[in-house]
Amino acid sequence: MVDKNQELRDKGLRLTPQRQLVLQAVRELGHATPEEVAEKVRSTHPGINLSTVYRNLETLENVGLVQHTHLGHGGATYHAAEELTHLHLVCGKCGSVGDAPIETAASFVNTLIDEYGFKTDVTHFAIYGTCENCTAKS
Amino acid sequence: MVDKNQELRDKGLRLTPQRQLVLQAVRELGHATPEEVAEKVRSTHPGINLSTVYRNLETLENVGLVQHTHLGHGGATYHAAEELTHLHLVCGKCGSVGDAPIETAASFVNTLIDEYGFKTDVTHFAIYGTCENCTAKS
DNA sequence: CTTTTTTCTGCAAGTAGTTTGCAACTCGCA
DNA sequence: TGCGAGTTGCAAACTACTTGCAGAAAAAAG
Ligand SMILES: [Mn+2]
Ligand SMILES: [Mn+2]
Ligand SMILES: [Zn+2]
Ligand SMILES: [Zn+2]
Repeated sequence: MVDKNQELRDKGLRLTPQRQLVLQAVRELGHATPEEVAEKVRSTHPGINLSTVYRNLETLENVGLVQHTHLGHGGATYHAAEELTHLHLVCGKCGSVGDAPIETAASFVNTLIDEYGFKTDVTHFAIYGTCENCTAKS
Repeated sequence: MVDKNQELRDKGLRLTPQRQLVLQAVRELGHATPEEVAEKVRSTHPGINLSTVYRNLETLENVGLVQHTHLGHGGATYHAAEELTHLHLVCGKCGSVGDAPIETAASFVNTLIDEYGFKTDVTHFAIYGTCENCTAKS
């Protein structure tokens, strides 16, 4: 546990219970909205304020421990940084979120670098479309 | 101008001045947020309400005359449907929005269909990353 | 035309998600 | 142990968008 404390301290952050809980919640939840993170944290520590969750998500993102992604029209969802190794395939019809390895986009990403000098982060926005199921139904 | 009227009537919509103005504004503006559309419309017709703009954008989208795209963390932006022929390359550092032809993504899109049965709409969300300029500066 | 039906508009209020100011607190360090 | 900067809770503010409703105005019917 000294190690785990170090992880945050090494980034120049104070080790508050709230901060540790937010980070832990993000790691356990996979994709989670700030609201969901708050709910998770509160299941064991009821007093924690939603604005504290927002502020910590931002802080943790600034030091690179978490990252946000946009899966839909609404708010962002948060991931532990280590975990961001897949694309999100969001179906506009049914709302399902599928995964695909980032390598799927590798040559597309390379083309954008070569032709536009543009370095894509394919995980930041979802890949939007229609899933197999919904295509079949229509 | 009878033609232009038909365009909306053919879709089963009433021809109100507000609706025509919203459509015209979207066509003239390229990417525009609902707020920007409202501003444009009001420059010639001050009384028009923001909720009327929202409702008309939705209606026009339902009949396929306009479409929305997510360029950033905030709200959606609207395009005339005919015009949606390019990807948006959004730079997270400077906020610039570059364009690239949709064909750039063609083989990526095909891979997703083949391997996941997922039909991508590459224009719905922006392609997020870092532009050439910002990469150079850092 | 005029009447009737139906859709649409403006307005005001409401909601969802997120941010901010501030006083009190507490973590890390001397 | 005590200090100061960083952090928290709380309330209020804010942004983007939606909704209910009553009156206005298109289009359809007569
Ligand atoms: Mn959308
Ligand atoms: Mn973002
Ligand atoms: Zn689906
Ligand atoms: Zn840039």
